[in-house]
Formats: sequence, structure tokens, C-alpha cells
Amino acid sequence: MSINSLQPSKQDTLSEHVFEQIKEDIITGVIPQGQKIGEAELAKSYHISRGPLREALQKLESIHLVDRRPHSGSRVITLDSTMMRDVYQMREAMEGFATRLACVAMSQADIDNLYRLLEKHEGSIKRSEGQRYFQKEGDLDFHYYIFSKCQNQWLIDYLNNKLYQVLRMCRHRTSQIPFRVEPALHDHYAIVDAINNRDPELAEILMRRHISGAWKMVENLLNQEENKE
Amino acid sequence: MSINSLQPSKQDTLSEHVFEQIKEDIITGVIPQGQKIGEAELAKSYHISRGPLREALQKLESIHLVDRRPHSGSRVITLDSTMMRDVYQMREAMEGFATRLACVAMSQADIDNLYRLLEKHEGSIKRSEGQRYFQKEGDLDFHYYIFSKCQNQWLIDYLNNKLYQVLRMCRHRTSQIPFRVEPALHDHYAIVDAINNRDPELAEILMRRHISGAWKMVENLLNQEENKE
DNA sequence: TATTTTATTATTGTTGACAATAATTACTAA
DNA sequence: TTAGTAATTATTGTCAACAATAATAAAATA
Repeated sequence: MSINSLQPSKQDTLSEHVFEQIKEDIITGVIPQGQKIGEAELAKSYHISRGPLREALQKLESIHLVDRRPHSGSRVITLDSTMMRDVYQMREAMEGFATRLACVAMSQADIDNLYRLLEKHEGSIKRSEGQRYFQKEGDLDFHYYIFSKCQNQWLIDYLNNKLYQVLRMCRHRTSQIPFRVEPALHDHYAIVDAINNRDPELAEILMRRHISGAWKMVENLLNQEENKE
Repeated sequence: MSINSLQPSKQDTLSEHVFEQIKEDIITGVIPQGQKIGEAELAKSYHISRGPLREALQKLESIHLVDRRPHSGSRVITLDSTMMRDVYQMREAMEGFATRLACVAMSQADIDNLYRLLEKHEGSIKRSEGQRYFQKEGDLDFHYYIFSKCQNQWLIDYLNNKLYQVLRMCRHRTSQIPFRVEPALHDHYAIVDAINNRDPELAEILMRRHISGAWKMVENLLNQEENKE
């Protein structure tokens, strides 16, 4: 049950189908950052007409994956460090708050599930398929499981459909670099413990620190990259 | 310098122009909540074709003012108490965090401007044009001035273009009911004092309490309304 | 009569042509 | 040669007709 299976992915209409497709192509880098998008060209390459393509582009704009300017056209965003900082800050604020709410709303069964999830992660780390699993599935599942229980539809929608899409894009960029996953797992346990103790304030603070810590790691990586060049 | 003048309002293209127009009509209740929207009909009434109208509708969907379902059509949202709670919670989280960031980023001149703004508000309260002014202009200006200084473009955009639009709609619904504005002004002073002391944690907490307090007021009003019926 | 099925109507999704704007190139003058 | 301007090209915005789907009404069966 990965996070992707949890998204509706209706793709009932042509426009939605092609939206999902382009979204993945942008996130995974098939369409590179900063790329200018010609409507006619893209429409042809996805075998649709410009109408639905424009709708898809507008949707992509609404989740901040492309920039559109009237009469001037669209281009894929470029993840500079400022934008990534903005995204991580947003995540810190929103997911921290979601954790607070979820801490109140969660059933004991939910909390038990969280512990089981963490044990599963611990196992796969010990079997030393650690980092790849953690980055690709485990971490996102953990975070998703928590904020999806916050009972605020706006919050869930924003985290799931907007922030986490750009976040995946950030990760795709920094996925080459190795890092230790044990500290993150430790954070996760502390967060679930706080939830288990029904301490919303602490749960929020810990989630915030966990995320701002993740940003500091990424920030360092970006700076190192910059210094190399 | 009201908040509306600060929004771009480009309306360079037909679709954007009509988007702004419908947006105002929804927020002010000219188009009532829950209203089903026929594309052909609306297009005719705004004297455009269905193409740009659909783009406008999509934009309205992206700021949560209309619901759209494939093959089934669009309707204006209805502000039930759950949705209003969601909005106020979002605002509490985001604007609290924005205040924390702004507290660090603001210049002393910015802070002085804030104090001047509050003095202006105090004056208009004493001249007992209090509530109307406060609800219509002053309060929004105060909040906007703070979060616009947080230096996070995502945060500013979301607060300004999404949350505050729905918030205006909420206020339009509760605008009949009288309430005292002095406590809010007191909160505002406390927040600016915290900023002036460069205490981001306190500034965030105070902004959060201010907003959650506003929600409790609105929630009570809604409950009273409900009990009447 | 109530309920399912079928046919009809209305509404949304999609397309390709046309109009308006921006980007590019070619040209002129300093 | 370079700067500025005019003409050309390419791209985006808009429209109206057509196709596909859902909502509605009519008919048929239990």
C-alpha cells in the first residue's frame, strides 16, 4: 500500500489522464526543469488537442509544477534553493499542525498501525535495503498515514496533492546522495510516542523539528553541490 | 491602500477578467452558495464562449470556490461549519507560521508602519465607525501587512489568493452580526509588541490564539443560528 | 402502482479553425 | 557595426461545431 495507490487517479477525462502523465514526467525529470512548453508540440506528443492540454497545464500550474504567463506560455519550474526552502517551510508548518490535529483524532488502532509500520521500516533497515526503501516508500507512507488522520480536508488535500508532489521532485534531485536513515527512524518513533501519549503540542513540535532537520540536511547538500561548481 | 489594491488583478485575458468577476459574485453572494453552474448559461451571461469560462471555472476550483466533477458539472461551494472550521484551522497554522517568519525578516520601518496602522484603527474605533471599518478594511490590512513580509512566496500566495478569498466569503455570511472589536485590537497590539521584541515564538503563538479565538466566536454564532431554526 | 429498462434530452468534453498577441527576423538609419 | 524600427513568423487566446457522457423522461414489465 504505497502512497501512490492512495491517490484517486481518476483519469476519467482526457485532460486528467494527460495531467497525471505530464506530472510524473516533470517530477521524474523526463521533462527537464526550466523547459519551455509549446502547447502545440506537447499536445501532439501526447496525442491530444490543445484544449485538454491547456486544462492539464492549468492544473499543473495550480500545484506549482509549471509557470504560466498570459500570451507568453508555460515552462516547467526550476527548483532553486529558495523554492525548496519555501516548500520545506510550508511542510513544517502544515504537517506540524496536521500532526497536532491527528494526535487528537486518531484511534488507538491507528496508533498501533503506526507502530507496526515503524517496525516494518526498522526491519528493512536492518536488512540493509535501508536507504532506498526509506526514501522511496517508507518515509512517505509514514508521513501520509499521520496527516491523513487530521480530519481537515483542506490540509490533507494541500499536503497530498501539492506539497508532496514538489517534494517528490526535490527528492528526485537529491536522490543520488547517500545519507543515514537511522536518525529519521528515531524521530519517527519519538513522534508516534508523543501521539500515543496524546500530547498534541509535543507531537507538533517533534514533527516540526523532524522536517526542519530534513531541510537542513538538504540545504547542506545543495551548498556542497554549489561549492563544487 | 486596501488589500484589494494589493492584488495583481491582471485581467489581461478574457478568462482572467471573468474569473475575477465570478469570484467577486460568489464571495459577495450574487451567485448563491450551492448553486449549480451551467457552462452554456454562465458563458452567455458573461458574454464569452465556453472555452475561457471553463478556464475561469478551473481557477475558481483551484481556490476552492467551486466544486467540479467530471461529466457532472460545477457548483458553488456551500460554507458549512466543517468547511469554515477547516479554513480557520488552515489560517491558524499558516498565518501563525508566517508571523514567526515575518518577525525575523521585518525591518524596523515595517514595524513602525504596523504601529501606525494600529493607531489608525484605534482612532476609527473611537470615532465609533468601529466595527464596519474593522471588518471591511482594517483587520485584513493588518493581517496582510504581516504575512506579506514573511518572505515565503508559497505562503503569501496561498494566504492571499486562496484562504483570504474564502475568508471574505465567511465574513460576508456573518457580517450581519455585531461584535466588539476592542479585544481584537488588543490582540493586534500584543502581536506587534512581540514582533517588536523580536520574539518569533511568542509572535506565532499570539497570532494563533488570535485566529483560533476568532474561530470560536464564529463557531458560537453559527451554533446560535442553528438553534434558532 | 412500483420498478426496471429504454429512449430522449441536456450538459460536458474535445476538436480544429480563426483572431490576437508576443517573439523573431529583416531592414533602415545613425 | 549597432540601435532602433517595421515586417514576418510563431504561439497563445478565443470561438463555434461536434462527440461522448450523464441526467431526464417515457415506456414496459412485474
